[in-house]
Amino acid sequence: MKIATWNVNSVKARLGHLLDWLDAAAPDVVLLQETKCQDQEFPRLELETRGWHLALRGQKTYNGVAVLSRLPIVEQVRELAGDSVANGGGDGGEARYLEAKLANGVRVASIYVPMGQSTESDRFPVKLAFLDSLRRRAEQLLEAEEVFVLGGDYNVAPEEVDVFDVRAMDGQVLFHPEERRRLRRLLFLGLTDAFRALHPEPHSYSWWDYRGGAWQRDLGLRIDHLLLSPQAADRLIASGIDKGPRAKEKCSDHTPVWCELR
DNA sequence: ATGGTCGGTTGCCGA
Repeated sequence: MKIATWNVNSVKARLGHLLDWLDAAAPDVVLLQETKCQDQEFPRLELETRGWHLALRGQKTYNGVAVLSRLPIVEQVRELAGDSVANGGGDGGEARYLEAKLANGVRVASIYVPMGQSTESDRFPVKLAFLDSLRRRAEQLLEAEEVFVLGGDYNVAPEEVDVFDVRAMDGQVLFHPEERRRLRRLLFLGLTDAFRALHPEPHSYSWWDYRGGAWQRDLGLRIDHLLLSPQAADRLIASGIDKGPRAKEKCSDHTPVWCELR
């Protein structure tokens, strides 16, 4: 079972690239972030006619997460419990969290962690709180001893090897010690970073800024992650970052990260 | 040298 995460930066602007990549990579589950459209605007028909089951948690203009699955989706959790930003009551909060349980019992979540703007911004503590809420949800899920995958755009590069320039990124948002600490606390519950577990090599990125020729100069960060429960990690047989979509015209600034579970 | 480049029912804001 191949599970991927991809921040597409607008599903409508990226529909062609998405459909091409689904054909080429043949994943079983895709976790999308920054779909940037309300559920009624989502290109449902194009995907459903190709055999995808959908779970959607969109909003107008900003954020938006989705799960595409080859298997039917039997259960959804549309909010991150206890989080001030992702849980606005009903669908009033920011669309940043969506869990789906698949017909084979595998649970996945598509997660879009607040970027945080800058470490001095009011949005930075919101980011830290979201990561804390995520940890509490992971603690709950771990009790059930299920196969689950918490995938998405975490907007945090975990280690020095995950950034293009440690000195340039020192203390900056996406690599600040406080957010890295929050991500580490999540991992130390017993989750496995699917890419890093199988790829010790440094400087493998999942995001490159549109600006300043960052892609051409390979000035990237690894901020998109698939975190596996112990029961999922036991089944991990492959993982990777597919840089192909980032090289195209009119591309997202993120590229897909995937893993394969036996 | 706080620049630069995307997308959104846009004319700035968030990334």
